[in-house]
Amino acid sequence: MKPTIDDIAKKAGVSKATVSRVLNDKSEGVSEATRVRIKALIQELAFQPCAVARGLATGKSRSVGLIIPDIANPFYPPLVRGIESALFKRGYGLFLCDSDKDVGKEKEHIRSLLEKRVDGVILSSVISDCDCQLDLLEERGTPFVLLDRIIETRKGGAAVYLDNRRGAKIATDHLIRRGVSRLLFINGPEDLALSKLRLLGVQEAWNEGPGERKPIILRHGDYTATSGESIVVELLEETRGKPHFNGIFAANDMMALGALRTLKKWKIRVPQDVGLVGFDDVEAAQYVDPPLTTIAQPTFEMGKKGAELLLRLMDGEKPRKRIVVMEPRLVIRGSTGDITYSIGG
Amino acid sequence: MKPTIDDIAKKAGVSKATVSRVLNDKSEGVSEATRVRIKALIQELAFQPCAVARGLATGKSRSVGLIIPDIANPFYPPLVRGIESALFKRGYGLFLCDSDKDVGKEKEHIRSLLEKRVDGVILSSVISDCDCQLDLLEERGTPFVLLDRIIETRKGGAAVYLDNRRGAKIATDHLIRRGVSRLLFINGPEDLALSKLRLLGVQEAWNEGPGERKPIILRHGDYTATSGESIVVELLEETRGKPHFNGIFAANDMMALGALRTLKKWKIRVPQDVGLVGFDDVEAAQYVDPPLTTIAQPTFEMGKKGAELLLRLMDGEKPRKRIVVMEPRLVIRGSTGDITYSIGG
DNA sequence: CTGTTAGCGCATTCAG
DNA sequence: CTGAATGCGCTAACAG
Repeated sequence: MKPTIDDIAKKAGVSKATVSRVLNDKSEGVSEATRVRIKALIQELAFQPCAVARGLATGKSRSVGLIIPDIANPFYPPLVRGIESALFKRGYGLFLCDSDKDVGKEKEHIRSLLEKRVDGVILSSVISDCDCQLDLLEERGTPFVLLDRIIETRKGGAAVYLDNRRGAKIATDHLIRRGVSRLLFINGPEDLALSKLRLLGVQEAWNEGPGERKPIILRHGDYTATSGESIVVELLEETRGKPHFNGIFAANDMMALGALRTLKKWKIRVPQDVGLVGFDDVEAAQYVDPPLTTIAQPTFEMGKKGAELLLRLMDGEKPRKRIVVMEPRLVIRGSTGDITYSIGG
Repeated sequence: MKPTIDDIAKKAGVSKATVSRVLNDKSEGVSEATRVRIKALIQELAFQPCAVARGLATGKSRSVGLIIPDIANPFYPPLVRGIESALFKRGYGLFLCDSDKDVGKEKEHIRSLLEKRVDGVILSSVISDCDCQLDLLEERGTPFVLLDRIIETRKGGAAVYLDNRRGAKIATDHLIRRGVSRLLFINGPEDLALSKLRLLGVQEAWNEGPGERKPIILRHGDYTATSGESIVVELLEETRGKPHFNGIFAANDMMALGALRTLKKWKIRVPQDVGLVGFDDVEAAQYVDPPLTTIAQPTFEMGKKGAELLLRLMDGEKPRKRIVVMEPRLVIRGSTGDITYSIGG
């Protein structure tokens, strides 16, 4: 077996308390001479303090849990990266939990993380009103940060999310500027708080912008390319292939890509016949034809900020800004082309 | 604070040894009556055994570490998902470590995981001869599985990887069948064992196939789209925009997408002028224009198999099959079209 | 500056 | 079938 703190203490001819002191870099309480001697011994024997024993003694595990709905969704990897890098810098480990978009699994994961005595949790919940999950965390007194989720009912909750309403508004404004007068808005699941905010943004732009426009055609997808496809197919079939819209805004890129694929299949030109805007700016967006105009989220930054906020909370700080709102950015590409549609056409 | 095993024991009027027994489902040693009583109490008080204390007592942390070069690389998410799901089923936690393609960080991560006393490690190393990292693990006696990496020098190492040679051969065979006579092979970094195997596969196909072919043009990229771009740009500039190749095989999809983008920019038609095959089958591959023909890897399965192999090792088994080789699959899409090129053209 | 003494919360002997 | 005792490896008072 590997050496323990006792081995070091014996070899150095001191008590383990002293070794513990140099291990934890306690500035006072150890003479320079013994400190050096002990450090050398630690080096020599390649001694690694057991984090488990440490955790039991201190009540801190120096690890945090992250729960996300689906790591295979291209939105999350940069987020995870941001989190991991911030945590790693501070010496924290990251437990990754994939809830598979299943509230039940999500709860199980929280339970399991609590058992593991993580010092904090970052949660990107599947549903918006994740109250019962949060209750578990609060009972334990485990700090947590909500990521990419609006915190509605909680009083003092911490969260990092994008200004989704503004993102939706920017996207819609852009389409309006391009002359889109009949908009298909493919929103996310209806019950998500996020979806409601985006709808507000779309409506705001649509009602306030200059010019004349038909009522918005609103549909709900589930963030998969397939759902984007089937929504557009259904609409096109209803009108025998002649689209009753000349602009589409999809709540994420995957649905936009699905829509794009369908449009091409039906020989509807993008952007000439229909302008298309997505949301997220996933990697694929720049490689499709035409490249997809989209609303970029600073995902890496969001992850980083979320982790930093959590670190603060775990340090016992009471940061005044417990809600961090990130700004969306419009990335204009070919799918809204240089074309301006005839207004009211 | 949360209840401990002592609280349960006292309330139940038994010793904590008994509680421990029902906690661990020891079949013998507890009467059905007390067992039921204790279980009820556990439920009632929402008692969760502390995994940290458990770990210290048993020497097992019920967690494993995963080290990958870059979670933002679309190749990894499905892999991680496969790993996580297999581990979760067995009640293991997963520490995610992103080495950022940096050998130094990779070693740090291993050290840190060892401190955390993980029961096992899954490593997708940045470099091929990761001997010193593995030494650390072997010293500790921590089981590990190499993922997507060939294990060359180790005697009894465990690993899961794709038959890369075969994948490269299949891709090249396909291009040959399409009539490609002058091949540009954009390989990965030259020093990777993986790259060597792929080169072997390409050469095998190229030399053994029917018909006549020019020597392979070999270049090395770093798996980024940008590197794919610049390699093709350089080649095209050399020959004033007239490509001296009519087929490209890239060692991953990102480089293939970079190549595709460049070809389009130079008005070279895919697949009519140049056929293009990638590797990995990332999500974007099916959405680009033309959709990318590519070699699919069963990444989710690889992750799953890797985790299962590790679980076996951690259980103390000595599985005879410590090397799992997965089969590549050719996915034919538009980038190698229905076109057959004129041979020797 | 340093050693001694207690736990942290649980599993695991060994007696009873 | 059950309880008391011991230790996992380390930190944290408290003495000296």
